[in-house]
Amino acid sequence: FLYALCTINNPGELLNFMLDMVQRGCPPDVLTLNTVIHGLCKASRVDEAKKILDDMKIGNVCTPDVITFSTVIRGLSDLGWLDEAFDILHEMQQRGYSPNVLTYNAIIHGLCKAQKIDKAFEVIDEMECNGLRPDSVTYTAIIDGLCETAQLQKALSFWHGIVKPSRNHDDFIYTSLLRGMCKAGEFVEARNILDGVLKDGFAPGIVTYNVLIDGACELGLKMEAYDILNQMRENNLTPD
RNA sequence: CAUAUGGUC
Repeated sequence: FLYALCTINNPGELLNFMLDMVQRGCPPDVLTLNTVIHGLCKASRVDEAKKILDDMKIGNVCTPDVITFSTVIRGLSDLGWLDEAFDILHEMQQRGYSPNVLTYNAIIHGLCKAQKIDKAFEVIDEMECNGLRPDSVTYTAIIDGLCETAQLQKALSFWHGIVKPSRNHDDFIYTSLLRGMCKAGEFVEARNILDGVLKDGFAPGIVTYNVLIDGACELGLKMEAYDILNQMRENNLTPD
């Protein structure tokens, strides 16, 4: 049943199905509602998602949990409605819910996409005050935001200063960084970073190589592109 | 391994 809800990425059907349940005297549980809310958010129908959340808060149905709030925050962030996202964040805190890393990451991601990097750093401070450590998802959002706002130097120092020492880096982070460097025309430097990552024993995935090949092509570095392709094969990756 | 967050296309 839940699988069905996930697969139907059709908000209308989703809502109908849920109403159907209610009418048959099957009150949806929090998991069900979270799934529905997620579906609504994905379809950018955050208003309706918020309505369900309101119902839950009033106590008409079951009680929302951290995931419920996080999901709505994500939906709002993705639409760039950051003020509203913060409203929900504060509200959940007032109600005694503790946002977790995923909650914060959702809002940080939204801030970075909106190029409000300073604000994003403030949120990181807040989460650290609450005893939460930023994880690799947090870092990816930040690096991505810095690159998109042409603050490559900051991205690099963030990488060297914070991310690498935290030993919390993965494919996503350095791929984001490498993409920013390619876009800035720093292909050679990007390769240096990649080599460093390889030396540290990390195995970049296909997307990492795709980004570099794309970067090389954009910069007219045909030989470099082939070179990367060969390196990919050496690492037992099949180009997609 | 029942629901929420990040990278290329």
